[in-house]
Amino acid sequence: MIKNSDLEKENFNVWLIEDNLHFRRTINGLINQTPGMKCSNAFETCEEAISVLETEFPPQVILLDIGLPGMTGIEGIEKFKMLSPSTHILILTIYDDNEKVFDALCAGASGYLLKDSSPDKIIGAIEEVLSGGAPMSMQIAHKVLEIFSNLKPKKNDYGLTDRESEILKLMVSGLTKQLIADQLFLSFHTVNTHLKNIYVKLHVNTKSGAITKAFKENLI
Amino acid sequence: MIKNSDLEKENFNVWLIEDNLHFRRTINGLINQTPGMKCSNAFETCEEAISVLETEFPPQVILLDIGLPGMTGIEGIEKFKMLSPSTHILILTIYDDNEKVFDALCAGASGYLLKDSSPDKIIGAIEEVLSGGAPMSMQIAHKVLEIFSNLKPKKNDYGLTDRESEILKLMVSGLTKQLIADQLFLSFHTVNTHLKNIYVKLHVNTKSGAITKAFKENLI
DNA sequence: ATGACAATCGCACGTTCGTGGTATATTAAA
DNA sequence: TTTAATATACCACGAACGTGCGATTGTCAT
Repeated sequence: MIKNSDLEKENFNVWLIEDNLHFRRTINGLINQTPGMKCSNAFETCEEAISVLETEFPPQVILLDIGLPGMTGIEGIEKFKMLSPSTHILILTIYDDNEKVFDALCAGASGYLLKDSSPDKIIGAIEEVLSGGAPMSMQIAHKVLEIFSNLKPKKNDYGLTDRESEILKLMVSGLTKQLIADQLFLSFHTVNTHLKNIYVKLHVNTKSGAITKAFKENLI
Repeated sequence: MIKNSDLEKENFNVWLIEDNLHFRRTINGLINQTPGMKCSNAFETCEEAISVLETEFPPQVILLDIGLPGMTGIEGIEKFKMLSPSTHILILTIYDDNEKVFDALCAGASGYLLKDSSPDKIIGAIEEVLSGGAPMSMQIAHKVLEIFSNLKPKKNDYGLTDRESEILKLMVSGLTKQLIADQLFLSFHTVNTHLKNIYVKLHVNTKSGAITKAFKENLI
């Protein structure tokens, strides 16, 4: 292996995965024009990149599109992260919908840029990611916070009493009516009554339904 | 009300809540030196700001510290967002632990800066937030993505088959064994057998247990 | 071709659950 | 003081569940 020769030292290596030929060439050129950076590989699909990853050293950064033929970028992130956890993956795509953003970041992307970003921004983002940051386009950062604020849903209030909430928790934790009764030093019948009331308030009619609702609406 | 007089037009109004006198004066001066911005109020506590909010127009932006006497900044965010949903809240604090960041962003903050940010960064962040962005210090953005990638826990693999996962989903959605059978055009007995196998694989022995596990471990 | 696995189907028995009632004591609000 | 809400307790019956035993079929890799 004479891969990392003198010529390459201090050069950060970037791979590019992008199915659009024109865009691929543009970015490729952009990176190679930047001192200290090198785009050693540019692929059309994740599959190609993965096969090369078996024989070559992984790059510091992968610039990754999402809308790709075959394996999507999202799926790709997971593969790359498994094969080379230290490689930073920077999404560069046109998609700005919540789901794609959410999935990409959950999968382990280190940044998310939209394709309308200026060349400066793109190079700046690569540098930022290399120094431990998490570059995002303005709209994406905004979406991320939006996702966050929806994450903690305003506890839907079904008017459960304290006792009922307490029993719901124990129910979620997997206890039977009898065991809940034992735990709270109550009669089985009392727990039974509480459960009936909980079901009415949550509009369900099974333990399972109550548990599902408890999780979906953060009642736990 | 002659509040928004000619003098103020095109001036964005910023409030500052910060208990450290020195820092408060510094930031106050910084904002007022910036053309197009005005820091009309600087408070030591959220409580003071809230009381003033009852008589004055809310600002476009509130620069908010977290470590405050009395009501914490996190609690403050919720109050402010209730009283004036359109006001952007920009956290400016020394705290960079996951919990504070998570809570602040969940509560509806529009950005999160650390106090070691340069004056330029702070002013730039205010501008960014006003134009719909979500400014974050580099470390914070990184933490945010970190939180994201922990959000979707690596699907613990209990070796459920496709059929079993499918049935688990229906179970979570609240169906009884018989209804699951109907849905999938299977015999009741088949579903029963699948459930038995699911229970073994998930190490549970009730529907409720399976559902709880499905939620907690993201098997859905 | 043998074995491992997945998916399908069957029965029986005991346990737990869901639901229809009823009832009492305490507390807080009207 | 009456009313409403909460927490407590009891019973009975049918429905649903959990589990122990089977079984047949197809697929796929060794």
